[in-house]
Amino acid sequence: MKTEKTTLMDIARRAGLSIGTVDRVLHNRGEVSRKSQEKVMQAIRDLGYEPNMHASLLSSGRQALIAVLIPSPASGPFWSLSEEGIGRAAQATAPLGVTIRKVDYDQTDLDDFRRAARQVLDMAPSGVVVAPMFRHETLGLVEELHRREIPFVFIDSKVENDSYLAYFGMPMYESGYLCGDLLTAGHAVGHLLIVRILSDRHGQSDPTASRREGFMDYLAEHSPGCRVSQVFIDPDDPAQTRQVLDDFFKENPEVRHIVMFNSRIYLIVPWLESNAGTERRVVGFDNLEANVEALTRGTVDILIAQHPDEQVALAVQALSDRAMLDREPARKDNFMHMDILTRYNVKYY
Amino acid sequence: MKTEKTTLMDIARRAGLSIGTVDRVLHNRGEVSRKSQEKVMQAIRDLGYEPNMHASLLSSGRQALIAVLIPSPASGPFWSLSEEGIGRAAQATAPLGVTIRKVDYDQTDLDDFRRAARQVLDMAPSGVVVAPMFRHETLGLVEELHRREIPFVFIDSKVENDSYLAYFGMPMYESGYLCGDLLTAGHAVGHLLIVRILSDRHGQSDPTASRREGFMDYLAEHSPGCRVSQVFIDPDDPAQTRQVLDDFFKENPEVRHIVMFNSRIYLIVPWLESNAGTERRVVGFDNLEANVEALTRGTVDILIAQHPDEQVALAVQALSDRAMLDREPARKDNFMHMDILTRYNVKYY
DNA sequence: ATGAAAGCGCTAACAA
DNA sequence: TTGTTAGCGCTTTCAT
Repeated sequence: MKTEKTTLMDIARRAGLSIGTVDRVLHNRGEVSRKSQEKVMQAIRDLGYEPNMHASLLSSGRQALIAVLIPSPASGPFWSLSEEGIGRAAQATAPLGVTIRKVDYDQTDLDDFRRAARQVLDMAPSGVVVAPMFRHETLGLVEELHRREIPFVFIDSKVENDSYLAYFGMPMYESGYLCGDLLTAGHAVGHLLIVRILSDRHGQSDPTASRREGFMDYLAEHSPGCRVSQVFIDPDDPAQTRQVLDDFFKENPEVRHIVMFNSRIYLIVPWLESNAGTERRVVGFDNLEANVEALTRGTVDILIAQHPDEQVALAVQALSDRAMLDREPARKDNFMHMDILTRYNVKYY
Repeated sequence: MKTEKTTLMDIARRAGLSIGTVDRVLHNRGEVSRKSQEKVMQAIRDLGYEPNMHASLLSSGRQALIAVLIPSPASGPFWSLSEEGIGRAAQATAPLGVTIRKVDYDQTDLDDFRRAARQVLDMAPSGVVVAPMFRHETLGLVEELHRREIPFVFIDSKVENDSYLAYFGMPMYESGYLCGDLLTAGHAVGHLLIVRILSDRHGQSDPTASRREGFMDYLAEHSPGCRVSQVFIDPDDPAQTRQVLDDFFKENPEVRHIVMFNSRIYLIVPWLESNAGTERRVVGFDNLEANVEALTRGTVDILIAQHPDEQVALAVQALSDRAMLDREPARKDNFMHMDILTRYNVKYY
């Protein structure tokens, strides 16, 4: 239909005004009479104007700085998976004029999070990606961001605050429900074991709580008589882990189904492998390298994973679109799909 | 480090030349003396020049036309899934100055493919996405594209020609192997049924052949004694389908495991639902709407899927990057991951 | 072989 | 309230 792109000039001519005025109404920064406003709007409608982003960006020299606030890879292997996503996002948005700066914190250290949050605020970014670990402090941060009109995006999980631009993460309750189905393979199970880590018991916020809930609900509905045992292991003490599992299975040798709701199923892999010979079904979460290795060897049967790298990438993209092109994300809450990994499809993940 | 972006002007000054010359060496289009060439290269290295894509694109007015050659949604529901991907890709690349034109063909009609291929060539695109159905004709097309130096990307499957820019698709053999594991759930199975469609038998090229091979190999390794039956149904004749299945299950009431290797598992869903009451395990491929509905109702247990929309989107992106930014794709062969869908995770797919 | 200069479409500062 | 104009960094044509 339209052969040549219509420009500001075309609109100005048709409206009988200058491009200055046209620009003013396009960015509605006032100083325009009601009448001119109308005329311009009409012309725009008539000609089907589409702004040229290259001209706009070149002229304005707009730049954006996006801060990514996530736990450091050192404080747990899960977050190292996001590194790649940050890299990809950086590459994709850099030519547009977007700089990405990662600020990480020790996910077990509240003070360190405070420091990181302050650092983020100090750099006055045009957008922030947050992976919340500490509920209260995160709330404080995002309220401040809201006050400063800096848009922010949650990944992985979110806190109770509605001013976020978008959220990308796994639906936790549902992932637990799915996990129930995969662990039992749809059959009734008499007795199963949930392995948890010690800090869960020490009152720290437990991000997997609603996942566990989904799991229990699945059991209640599909395997009502099932007995559920729990043991607590210390992630920093392999000997304790071994002992706890030894004790449990001496008492309950009939248990064949084992599950963990955090990303650390690899912690029990040494025990499983030195006590092989029993047919077991083991399900865990997240594609950490150690988990994937256990999956490949057949020690773990299924991993339920998401793409942490995709999450950051999408989050950054959303902020970049907002900052550079004034585009709002299509959806606020983006539940990423849950991927089921077995030894046979993990290779291409 | 670098505070202000360095521009052509900076380079020109440092090299003691004009920006005209600098531009000439940047795009190595000759007409530059050896000596100037060196000086410019040196200056570029010294200053760490990064071209400004906005200025470049604005000035050159570069446009790209990308043709997407895929089977029409009408000739089978699978391809309607890609529509959305085309839409997304269009939206993402349009602001860059990229136009996407879909050219579809009846996947059962060789002449129609020929027509479509000619149409694509006639529009002299800057890049082509091809989903090959007819091996020989596709080869002809891509050889011509190669001759005309038009880059092309394969999706879904590829033909024997090495000049493609990239490929995005599912690893077929592996998907069959995975399917074996999911159907048997790791247990030995005595007798199972493969449902195929009639045209498979009529010598048409069968894109699922290597998937079937992967499946059979899984069985050979993990369930060696298993008896495998096949029936052939006519996709256009529900009565025939019903009859064939009735006959088979009258003869073999003990069969509990059913699989189809193409995307049409929905064809046998009516029969399954009117013959419910038996505990069965049913596995199929691809997230067609009808398949997903059957999955949700529990008639089908598992679907192995890919994201056809993602495939086109990535393919278009690769061509757009190439045409507009002279960027080569990171990898030539991109095997997409195989997604395992159950009723519990399909909702977020 | 090299330089000069006119845009590309838009933004923003300044004049009127 | 409106119009004019000088760039933004690069491409491309035309002189030299």
